[in-house]
Amino acid sequence: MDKNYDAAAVEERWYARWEEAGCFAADPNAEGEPYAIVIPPPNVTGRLHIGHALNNSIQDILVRWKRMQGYNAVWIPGTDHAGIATQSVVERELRKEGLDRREMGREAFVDRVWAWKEEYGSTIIRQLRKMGCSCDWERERFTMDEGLSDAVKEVFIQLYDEGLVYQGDYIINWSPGLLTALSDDEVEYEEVNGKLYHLRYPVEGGEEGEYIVVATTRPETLMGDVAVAVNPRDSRYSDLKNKKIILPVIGRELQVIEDDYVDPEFGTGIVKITPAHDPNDFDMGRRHDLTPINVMNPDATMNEGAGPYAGMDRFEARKKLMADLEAQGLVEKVEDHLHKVGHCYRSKTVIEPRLSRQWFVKMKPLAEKAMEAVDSGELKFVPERWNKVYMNWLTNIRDWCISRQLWWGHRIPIYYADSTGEVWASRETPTQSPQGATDIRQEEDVMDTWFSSWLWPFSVHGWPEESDALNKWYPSNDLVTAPDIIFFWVARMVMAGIKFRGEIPFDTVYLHGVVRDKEGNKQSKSLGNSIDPLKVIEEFSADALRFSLITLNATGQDVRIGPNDFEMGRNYSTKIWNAARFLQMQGELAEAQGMDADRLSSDDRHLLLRMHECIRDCTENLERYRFNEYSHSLYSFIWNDICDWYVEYAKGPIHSGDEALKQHTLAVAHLAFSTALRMLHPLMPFLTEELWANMGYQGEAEFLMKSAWPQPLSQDQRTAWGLSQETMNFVEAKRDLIRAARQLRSDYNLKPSQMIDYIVVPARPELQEALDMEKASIEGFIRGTLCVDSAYEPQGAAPGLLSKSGHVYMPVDGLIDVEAERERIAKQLKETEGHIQRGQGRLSNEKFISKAPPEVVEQAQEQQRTLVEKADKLRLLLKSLGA
RNA sequence: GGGCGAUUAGCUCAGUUGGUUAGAGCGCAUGCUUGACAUGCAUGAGGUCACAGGUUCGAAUCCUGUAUCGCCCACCA
Repeated sequence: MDKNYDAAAVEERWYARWEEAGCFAADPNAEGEPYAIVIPPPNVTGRLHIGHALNNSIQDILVRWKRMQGYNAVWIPGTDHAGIATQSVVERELRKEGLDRREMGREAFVDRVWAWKEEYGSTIIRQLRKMGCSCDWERERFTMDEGLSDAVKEVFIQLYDEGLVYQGDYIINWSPGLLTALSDDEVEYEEVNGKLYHLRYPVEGGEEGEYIVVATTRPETLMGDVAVAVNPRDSRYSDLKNKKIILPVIGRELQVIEDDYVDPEFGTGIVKITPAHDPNDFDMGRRHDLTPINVMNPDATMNEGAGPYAGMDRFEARKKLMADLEAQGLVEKVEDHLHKVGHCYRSKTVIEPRLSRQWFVKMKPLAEKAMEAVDSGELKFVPERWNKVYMNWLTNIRDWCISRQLWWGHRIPIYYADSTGEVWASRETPTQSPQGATDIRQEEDVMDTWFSSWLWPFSVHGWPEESDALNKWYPSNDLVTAPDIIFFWVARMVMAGIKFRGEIPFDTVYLHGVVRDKEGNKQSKSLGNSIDPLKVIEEFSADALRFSLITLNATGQDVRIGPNDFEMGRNYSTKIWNAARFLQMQGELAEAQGMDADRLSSDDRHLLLRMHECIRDCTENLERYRFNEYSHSLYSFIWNDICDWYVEYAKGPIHSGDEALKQHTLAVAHLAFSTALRMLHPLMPFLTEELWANMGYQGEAEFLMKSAWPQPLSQDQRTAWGLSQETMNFVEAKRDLIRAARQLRSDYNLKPSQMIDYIVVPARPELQEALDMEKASIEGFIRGTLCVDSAYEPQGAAPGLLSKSGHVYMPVDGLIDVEAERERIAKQLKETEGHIQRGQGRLSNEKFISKAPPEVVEQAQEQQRTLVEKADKLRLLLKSLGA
């Protein structure tokens, strides 16, 4: 094995081998319980960012782990056609060439987008491979594939036939930047410092110069006013309804309506009603039978309805109008006003509520069953708190505006025959209408991108066709995503799954946090603070990227990460690589005789028991979606138990000259190490697979990724090997002795070459023999000899430390600073006395004795005895130092 | 206006159902080119667990309130 680990070469090589050997490909007819994950399909325009890296690391851990556990596991990859995003990208490209999609025509433009998709659309998919993602690429899907398009069509038509899809004139969120309608969820509200304009509307039929004052944040909609409204209980305006209000500029007569919606406390208590440009006004308009007047064009310039302002941009019109009103003395005042303004999530332009004809899905009937799924516990969120968010959204769900005025997307399968006035839905492109008309045209609008994504868990398997894959892997098991798409995607998938397959699409939704920078800002391209996962892979490795992301990210919490955090993963890889080199340098695995149960030393037993615990912890933590804890338990098992202690211990037996002992020890080491590699594989697939091959573990399984996930040791096995808590305690005590000896050396600045004759006075008589027997292994750690002597009384300069094994003395005349030593021990004594006092308080408390569980009391008593003993020894020691 | 999350070592964060002397990584200090590893080893310093009450034999952990930061939802013109 090379001295250095060449991650880049190893990662590329193994990914190719896995793919060639078909390791990722799943067969629905193969053995094993099904386990499936569908990827949250990234936008086809997307490039891998750090959030994807986290999201996909988690999915890959789950699917690799389940595969090793013997499940028939599949991870279905794919991309989303991302209507708005993709169309924008291609339009931008066209602009650079001086082209415009309107001039090209729809068909040519869509062809162009397809061409773009073929060329650039797989960027993110390539990047997922770099990360080591074990997706079944043969099953890769795209939301505009033929099959998925059929699913979309099928669903639309079914819903249309059931009356759950309808067309209507409503106020929708209009993006003037994209010239399309958006769903409510695609609007981002931002707090902005705006103005509240108080405008005077003349009153006719009253006194000369009489006016009312209305408050508005959007004066440019004034030309669309058709009424003013007051609260019926507002006594100030009870006689207003008999008067006529004159709309400034236009001179239109406005009626006065009364509506409970109006808040008398806000502004002047009078609201201008503009049904075509405000959702609340639209509702009121319907209640009072008012005809809306639209004063804007789709691009948010004013139309002819806006009179003198026609043709102006909405904000320019606002300025001009205010100046004109000011000149006419119609402005009461203008106040600063902090309020939320909706922005388009893609183009960032200010959303214009706009009255238009759109297609909607009735959501209430779908939502009810989706709520039941959580109520019954069938569907679980991790962390659980997201239940509430999900339920809250479904409870207040509104109809879903699914039509988009775009060209890139699933065109709505609705046809019109103008001569007969027919409107119908059709799976096939019709040549004539049901009544025989031939002047037919298809609806121009396409569907919201999410209208294909909500079918993803079953459309990927070819639905509406039945298939083995669909039957095997629907429903899937875990969905891994970020909380920001609970509404867009998760909830809608649940609804679609229940509606069209009769089963929820997954049983657990794991929601991970957002990746932020060290200052806590969300990482984003626009902030320029984003870490490029590919650069991390280049500089550190894919394994390091995965390790650091997972280890630093607590379940469901946001994670702050800086560029240096990936060193942790790199260092870990190096450490493991070197541990492997050490083992390999001791000879080929074939030479190892296998472990001999009769030869197990206390260190062997300790390691095996720690291995057992680690298997148990890793499995449990993965089951509970505690990926960071899974990583931490392995990290300390490998670094502390295997490297720091066992490998150091093993050097004794290895160099003892006893070949059988050496082989036995190596066998124990290999067992622990190979088990660790298995458990680490889902997190760091490349390094572990490389070592699996280098170490010659392939006899068990050609690919580590296809080997079995380890099982905790059975009780029988543990008994047979003598793995008990007593062994653990003894080894801990022994190591504490070693730590004490090392600390003494360190405190007195001894050179490594300085050999010392340590003396230990055993804490308990039975330790005398046990420690004596382990002298050799202890001496391997402490650079000196050890004498176990319960009769020893320190004389002269013999600093000592108390360990769990007993008092460790390091007699060194003339080498130490007695005063400093005295101080140190006095400090220790004081601490100990403090603990004793606290323990005393507890133990002398009647209620503690009577109410606390017996084992806790016993534990406290035991601890107290130890502390008292420790204090006594410290006093003795102090005395020996001449205090 | 509602809801949620966070507040623990200099920094980034763990801490399962309350139970020994609250942990990790990074950083810091000291000493080590020891035959796997300086991307390392050893040792150490560093915390009244945001604040105030409460429940309990016992609270970082449970309850109430307060403060600060962040996120989500909601039609206040």
